[in-house]
This record gives sequence, structure tokens and C-alpha cells, in this order.
Amino acid sequence: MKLSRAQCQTILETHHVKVTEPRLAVLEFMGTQTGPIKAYDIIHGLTVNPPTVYRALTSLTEAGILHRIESLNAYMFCLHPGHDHAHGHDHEIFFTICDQCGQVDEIDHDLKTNLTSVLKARNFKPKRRIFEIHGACENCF
Amino acid sequence: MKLSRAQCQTILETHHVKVTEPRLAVLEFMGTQTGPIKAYDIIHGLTVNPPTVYRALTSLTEAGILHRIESLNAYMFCLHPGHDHAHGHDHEIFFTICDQCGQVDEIDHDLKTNLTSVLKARNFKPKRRIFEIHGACENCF
DNA sequence: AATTTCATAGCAATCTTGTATCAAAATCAT
DNA sequence: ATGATTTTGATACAAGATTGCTATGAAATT
Repeated sequence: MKLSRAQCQTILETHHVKVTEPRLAVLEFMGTQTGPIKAYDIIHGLTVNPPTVYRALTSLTEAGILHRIESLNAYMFCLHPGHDHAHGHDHEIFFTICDQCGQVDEIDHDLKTNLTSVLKARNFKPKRRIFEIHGACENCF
Repeated sequence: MKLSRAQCQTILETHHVKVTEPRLAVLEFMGTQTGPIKAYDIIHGLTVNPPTVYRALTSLTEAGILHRIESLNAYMFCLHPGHDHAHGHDHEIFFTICDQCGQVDEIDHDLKTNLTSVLKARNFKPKRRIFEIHGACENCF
């Protein structure tokens, strides 16, 4: 999915992220790879220091340009850039992760429909599910 | 929730896990703590080597005695020990994680009911959701 | 134009988390 | 008992992430 510098810049601008060299470099690097990418792939690939990469990844993720896959310690391009990924809606983003080939898919799931049937329709055989919701509990809200 | 050696042994036996010293020690240590526990808390608490603890945690988790919380890199006792946590059923285990006080709750969620309403009923205010499903994709099944 | 402010960047060090390796011991099934 | 398998133990190391501090550069304030 090779991205030019100009394309990277456009991505940043449309997501209202300040355009900086590390962010451009990380975005560009990610465009050369396919599937989930680890922070240290970038650190080694670009020979930059860890904080530089982690800061870029954080801002790109917060902007919704990337997703962080917690169970892989890895990052992916968001495939549903138009959507609001915040909570409180009638849909939810799921990731399916093939443990064999490593492919990660992003599913925009309508909460009213049955997840099992969605997975079946995609011929994805689930083995392990990770459903974790961060927020504020009753006492701390 | 203090667990005696005998109780730890019973837990292992009822889950068909071989009873070994490291597993007993880790279980017992976890019984002295409350909430999610990190591997290095155990490593430091028991002054044992990392591989010993990670191996014990892996077997305890695989047996369904513990859960691993991916977004915290931490482990918790399973609060629904009677249930089948495998997939393909009409319920799903969710974790709610309070970012303020650190409390983690395990929700056994009936997939037919609306998750948002369940959270609302518990007065949990969600901020960030992590839904990741590992398995085998169409091509690799 | 000069100054303050604030987010970002660079660098080094450090901390946290998790694995690889390989040999010794324990366990189990003939 | 003997051989195969599993589990352990110890050392080392790799991978993942953060902290502290200084410096820079753009934007806001005077």
C-alpha cells in the first residue's frame, strides 16, 4: 500500500494531526509493510530511538489513523477511517487475528447482529477471545 | 482471598492440572493479592526466575484457573470457574477495567442482550474497547 | 520585533515484560 | 527398571515501553 510523502502528509492533515518528520516517517514506513507492524520493526527499520517511534505511534493511534492490537503489541492502519470509533454507538470494531498466517481483519460489527454468525459468514474459526473494556467504574466515574 | 496449600492443590486437581511446586506457589501467592497481578510482582514476591513464573501462569491460564488481561499484561483469578470459556456459545466473558482505581470485573455476558445496557446497569462508563478474536482464517482453517 | 509558551523532538538511560537455551530432575507408561 | 515425556532450574538475552532532560521551533502575547 506504498504511501508517498505527500499522501502521508494528507493523511495527517485530514486527521488534524500536526505534520512532523517522525510522524511522516513512521506512516511512510508502515505503508511499505503489510499487516500488523511492531514498534521495534520501525525502530530498527528507520534506526531511530524508541521514544521517537512510540510518540509517533501514540499520536497516530489517538488520531484514529492506526489501531493498536493489544494482543500482538502491534499496530495496523485503520481500515474504517470514516467511522467514529468512540463508544456509545450501535457498532463496534472487532479484530480477527489468524494465528497461523498472521492476517488481521477489522470487522465493523453491528451490535444488533450476532457475532458468531458474522464470524461464520467470514469462515473465521475463533479460538480465543479478548474482550476488555477500559473506563470508569461506578465509584470512580 | 487467602488460599491454603491444600486449597491450591484442590484447584489444580479439579482443573486437571498436574500439581507441581511452582504452580502451587504461584497460586498461593495470587491468593494473597487482590485484583490483577503482574508476572513480575510474582517473580519479585517469590524471588524465582522469570521462566518459572511464566510457565506456571501459562498452564494456570490454559486450564481456565486464571485469565490474562492483555491490555494490562496481568493475570486474575477466573471468577466464573464453572463456565466453559470456549467459543461457540451464547455467552461471552468481558472484562471491565477501571482506569482510575484499577478494579477489574468479569462480566459473563449473554450475547443476546445489549452490551451497552449491561454496562449502563453496572454504572460502568466505557472509554476504550478492545475486542480481538484469535483463531484461524478462511485460508488457514 | 522581542518574549513567553507549549508541543514536539533528540538522546541516553532505565525499566518492564517476556523468551531462548540447555542441562538436570521428576513423572509416566510400558 | 528403562526409555520417553514433561517439568524444572539457571543464565542470559530479546522485546517492549517509559523517564528525564535538553533543545528546538512554531504560535500566542506583549
